[in-house]
Amino acid sequence: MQVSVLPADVNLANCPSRVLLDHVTSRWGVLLLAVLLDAERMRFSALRRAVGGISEKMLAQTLQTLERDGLVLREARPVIPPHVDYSLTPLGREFAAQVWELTRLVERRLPRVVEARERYDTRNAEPSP
Amino acid sequence: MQVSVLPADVNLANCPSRVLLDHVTSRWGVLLLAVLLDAERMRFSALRRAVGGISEKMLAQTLQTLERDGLVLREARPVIPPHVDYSLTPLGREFAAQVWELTRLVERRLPRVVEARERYDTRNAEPSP
DNA sequence: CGGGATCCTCTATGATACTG
DNA sequence: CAGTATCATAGAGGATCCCG
Repeated sequence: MQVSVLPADVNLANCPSRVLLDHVTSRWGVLLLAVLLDAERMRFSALRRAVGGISEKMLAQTLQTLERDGLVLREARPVIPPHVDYSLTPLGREFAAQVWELTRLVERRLPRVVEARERYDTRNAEPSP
Repeated sequence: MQVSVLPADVNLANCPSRVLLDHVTSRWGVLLLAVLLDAERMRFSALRRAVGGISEKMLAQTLQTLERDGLVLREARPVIPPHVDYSLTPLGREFAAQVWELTRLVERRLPRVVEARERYDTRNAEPSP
């Protein structure tokens, strides 16, 4: 997550907006936002089960990134064993909703994309030897 | 227990929807869709200049991925030197528009995110030794 | 239970050179 | 001009162990 200040890197790919976009569209960011949008609040291990396949490291790391960006609220209750709740901030809900719209479009159009891929693969198939 | 709103195959990070989502939100995919949404049609080298900082390899690779998904139309005119035009398909325009909406939200809320980061970093600053 | 610290693997991306 | 092929590398992500 490096923010370059080099003049040579003045391109669209490394601007601050792009970094934030990467956070909310990252492999696990998308899924965490979706789960939290639906669930209001959830504990660490519940999130892990809900997302499925995410490692503890990536869950902690992604949650920290989203918390730092102000999209996720972390509430730790000082009890033993620890109890930590995660939820979306109002700002986070805005992003989650927008990402969710994109996700829905993806699902809605997936059949057409699959067809397109089949046509592409057929057209570009290796000529029979 | 499954989260109700989420279709079953969205819970996995490697489901087909997720692959398509990765394509349209990839580092260069977002930028190419944005540029093509604005330009209608563009040549390979024009795209390279418009995006800025992308290597030939990644440009070719990303364009091929989007073409295979049916989002980008590639038209090669058999002349010398080669002349190839890229444009969005109607399907591609749907995705580009949706991704663009997300990009606009990111830019609109970036100041708040930056503030949130500063608050986070201040709060979590190392205590003076 | 909710992480941190380490180590390690693999993938995305870049640099460079070549070609029809 | 519009790519392809090859090699190299940073960093994302996973596995494992540990701790309050």
